Amino acid sequence: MTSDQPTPTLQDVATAAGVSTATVSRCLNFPDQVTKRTRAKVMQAVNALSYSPNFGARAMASRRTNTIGAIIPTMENAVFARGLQAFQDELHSYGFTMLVASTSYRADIEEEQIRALVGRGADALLLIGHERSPNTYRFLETQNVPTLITWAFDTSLTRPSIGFDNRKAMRDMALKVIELGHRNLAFISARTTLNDRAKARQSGIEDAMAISELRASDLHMVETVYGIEQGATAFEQVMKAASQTTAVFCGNDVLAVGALRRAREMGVRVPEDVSVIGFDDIELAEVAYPALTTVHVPHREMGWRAGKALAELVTNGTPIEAIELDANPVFRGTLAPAKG
Amino acid sequence: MTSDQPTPTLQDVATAAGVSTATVSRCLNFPDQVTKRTRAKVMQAVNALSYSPNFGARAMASRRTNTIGAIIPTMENAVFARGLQAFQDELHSYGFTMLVASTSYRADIEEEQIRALVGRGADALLLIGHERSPNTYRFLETQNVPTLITWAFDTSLTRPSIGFDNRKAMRDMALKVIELGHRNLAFISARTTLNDRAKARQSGIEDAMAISELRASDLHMVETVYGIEQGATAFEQVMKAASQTTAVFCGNDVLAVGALRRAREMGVRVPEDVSVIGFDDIELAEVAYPALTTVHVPHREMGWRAGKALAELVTNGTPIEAIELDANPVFRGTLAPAKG
DNA sequence: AACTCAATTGCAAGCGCTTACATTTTGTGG
DNA sequence: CCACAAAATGTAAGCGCTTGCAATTGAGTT
Repeated sequence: MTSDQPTPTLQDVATAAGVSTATVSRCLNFPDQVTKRTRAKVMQAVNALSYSPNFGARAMASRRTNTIGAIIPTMENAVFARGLQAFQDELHSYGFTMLVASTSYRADIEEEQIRALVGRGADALLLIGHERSPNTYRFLETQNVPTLITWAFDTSLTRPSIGFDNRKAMRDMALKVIELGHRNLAFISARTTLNDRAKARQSGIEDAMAISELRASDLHMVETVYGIEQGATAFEQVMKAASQTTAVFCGNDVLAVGALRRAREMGVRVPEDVSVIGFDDIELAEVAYPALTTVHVPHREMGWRAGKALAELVTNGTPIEAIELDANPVFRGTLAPAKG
Repeated sequence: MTSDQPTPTLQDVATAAGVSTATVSRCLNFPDQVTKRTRAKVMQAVNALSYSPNFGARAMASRRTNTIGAIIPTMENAVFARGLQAFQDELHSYGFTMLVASTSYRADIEEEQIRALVGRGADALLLIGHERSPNTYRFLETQNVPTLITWAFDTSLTRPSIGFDNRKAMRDMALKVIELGHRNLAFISARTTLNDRAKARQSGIEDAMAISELRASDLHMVETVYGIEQGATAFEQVMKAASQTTAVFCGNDVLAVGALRRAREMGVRVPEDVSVIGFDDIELAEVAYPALTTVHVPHREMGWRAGKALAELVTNGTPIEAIELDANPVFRGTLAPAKG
């Protein structure tokens, strides 16, 4: 499989074209610093050899990688996909390459991935959410890799973010739900350890309850890991442990879709008996039946703005400006006034 | 933002620990070639400096990157996500890192991404489907980067694949559909240019028609780009242009879900009036209403087997063994006997 | 034809790391 | 306590590329 002809190097091209390596390098990187004639010769050699520059060497010599890393919790569901695609497209238009890594929502893996991407020379990093170990932040500091946080927005922290206020968004949604007469609320949450978004969403519901003179402590919480099946199980738990519940909030659409499914299986009618509310507004939400009431997240805008900010930071040193975007409730079929 | 203390190098660690760079290198790569005492000293220096090795330099010096690239058409939908996650997990267990890039189903971008990943030193590549320009294959050849094809299976080609036979899978599905009395069939296909999967799926339906003594040329084809909305539009076109259609095959679940939605909007009942069939069996399929009849693809197994094969090829030189997996019809709510 | 001066090109020094090979240290048995 | 092999460490030569600086080239002038 592995033949022995070594892959061609700059040197090979130079020899083939009868010029120095410097000229080839310039021809590739700054074409107009080179005569038309030389350029032709060099390009011909490049093609003849199918030469492709060695990225590591280039990065090392030039101390620039034109690479920006993105570390997301998961690739499994489309949650981050749309935003990431927009991020990548924007970066691409600036001539940057995106490197993605996923962490399965685990802090240790995240740290490992951060190191991996930094070691690979990422000029900057895109991270999801603010909360992580001080150690990780210290590392980023000493390596002095600029980072941008997304999927959250919090100016009280030093690190810039381009995202939305999870707490406020969920509060707004919860207020609407309470307005519809719901008093017995439950919340199926994703794991909250080192996940500020999950915590913020919970706080949002509690805020709304407090405002509406309900006792925040009455919120029936179930914490579970990510997944449709887990959402289903959690829903069943909720209905068993707190059968008077009329509105089930879910930390994200995936859990909500699971809840929906189990409701159907259990003969619980949505939204007649119980309302179900998601968060994220991914494709799943629209396709589910009944279509899911959820909090719409501006995936694409978040993605491209983040891409733009990072690209400009790296190329021109333009400091990142924190941007708060809106995340608004979208009302679809799974929400109805409380019965009775 | 960018402070001026340069990031620490191997040399810095060596100095701090009072040893040579060679020792630090060995300590990091082959810990047991080094005294416990030295190791302690070095590790302490490493931590104190938050040192992280420069990947490019390492790759260049050792001619190994421990990186395997995967190039997929899109990250937007979960189509490739699950398989990719499994691929990544498997690679990770072998100590490899995965690099992903997406092409938006465009051949030119694919070629660009292949070059990018190869330039980054990917030890091997995972590609989707067999069909691509000879030029691309030539490049892979001269760079001598081993590649594995997935999401397809075809032993008639030289390049090894671990996947399933799209044509056969779709044929089996179509036979069942025809068996249920459907005679007027339509196919909403993804773009077929440089997409052997799409073509194979079409051929599969045609095979089934031929077997069942229908005229393959009667299959009403609509070709469109990827997306729920596009699926919806295509469905409408089909119903207008060939209103007697009773079964609409879709090239993938995303299109099918779009078709489903438009059917509802148009007042066409699924499956009473028209049956809808997808392909891929991604989460969307299960969540859709009615749940989608589709061809189940063994995402996870394909992913981990590919990961294993590539990892073993790179580490031990074990040649890749082509593996054909099964992709079977899954019958859910959107398929019913033809009416009348 | 001699002379500027700017545009091209070549030279060579690294970038941060690994790894043969050489050297030193350590541990062992006599 | 010494000789000697084995283990640990150090030395230094690159890996393939970029880039500051010097040398060369070739117009354009006088």
